[in-house]
Amino acid sequence: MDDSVDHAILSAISRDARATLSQLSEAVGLSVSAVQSRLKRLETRGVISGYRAVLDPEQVGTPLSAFIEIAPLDPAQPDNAPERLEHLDAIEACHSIAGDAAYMLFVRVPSPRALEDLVRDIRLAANVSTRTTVVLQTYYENRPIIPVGAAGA
Amino acid sequence: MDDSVDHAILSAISRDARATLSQLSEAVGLSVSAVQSRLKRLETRGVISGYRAVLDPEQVGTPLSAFIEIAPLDPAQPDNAPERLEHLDAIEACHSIAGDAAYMLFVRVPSPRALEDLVRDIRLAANVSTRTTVVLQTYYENRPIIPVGAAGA
DNA sequence: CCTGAAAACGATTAGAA
DNA sequence: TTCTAATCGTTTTCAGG
Repeated sequence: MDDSVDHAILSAISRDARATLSQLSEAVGLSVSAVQSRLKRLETRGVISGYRAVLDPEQVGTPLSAFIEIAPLDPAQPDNAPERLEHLDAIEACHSIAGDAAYMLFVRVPSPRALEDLVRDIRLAANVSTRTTVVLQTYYENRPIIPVGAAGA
Repeated sequence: MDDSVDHAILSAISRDARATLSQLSEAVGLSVSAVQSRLKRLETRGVISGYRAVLDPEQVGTPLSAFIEIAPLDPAQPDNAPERLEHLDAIEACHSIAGDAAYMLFVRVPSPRALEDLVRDIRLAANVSTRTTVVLQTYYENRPIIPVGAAGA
């Protein structure tokens, strides 16, 4: 169902999502149509959930990033923080975590001032306390994934 | 030099990196060639640093993710942890941070056992202590960026 | 599930405003 | 920087193994 060829396709398209089918077909040694149907299948099954351009945060106006851990102020209230925060575009990721806090957010903002405002918005929107860790420098992120053992349906 | 059209292109291609030039041209209301030269310029300037397929971690064999904060055991030693960890494919991101620790890593692994091994590898490779926060659930990540004010050259 | 070929479509280039 | 138009390459579809 799903073998080293799919693995090779995933690896190639992880590195360059705009690769043409003919480029992929060269890379994996199969005909263009074979690659096309495999790619379509990977998309349908949700193995590939989308394609993103990676933008330079500096040039795009959000040079400052931070991790924000949040914990509910009132443990009795319904814990739907992810929903309540979804409208805040500055939040790039939201994970629930094991540890002191309940959630870990990753955010990008234009300035320290914008971070201050964002933290306030988060507190108000989700009724939580926050613990912010500012990122000083990003050495790498979004590294192309080298799938381990792509599983079938 | 760089206006709302570039902004629209970035927004569109952030959501679907495989969009064709004609799709983009429809989206922004410019001819295909105009979009093409703008896109090329955005790539050349590094505003767009690459294109990635987003894969489903579950289906790709790395269902477990975690944040790992690391701090040097010997503050006197040269602090080149990012280099010393770069070969570990499980590490998806590496940031230096302000706070208790020196660096924040984000990692993806197949299993708790693999996480155990990875943490050991990190300690050995970088001579650091670690503090691991396991991710229980990911509500969202890799959200398409809505650039704030794409800056020119 | 694969290949290969024809037709449709998209990308690229050149020339002009 | 933009457009149009011709050329070239890619994607899609389908017949066949």
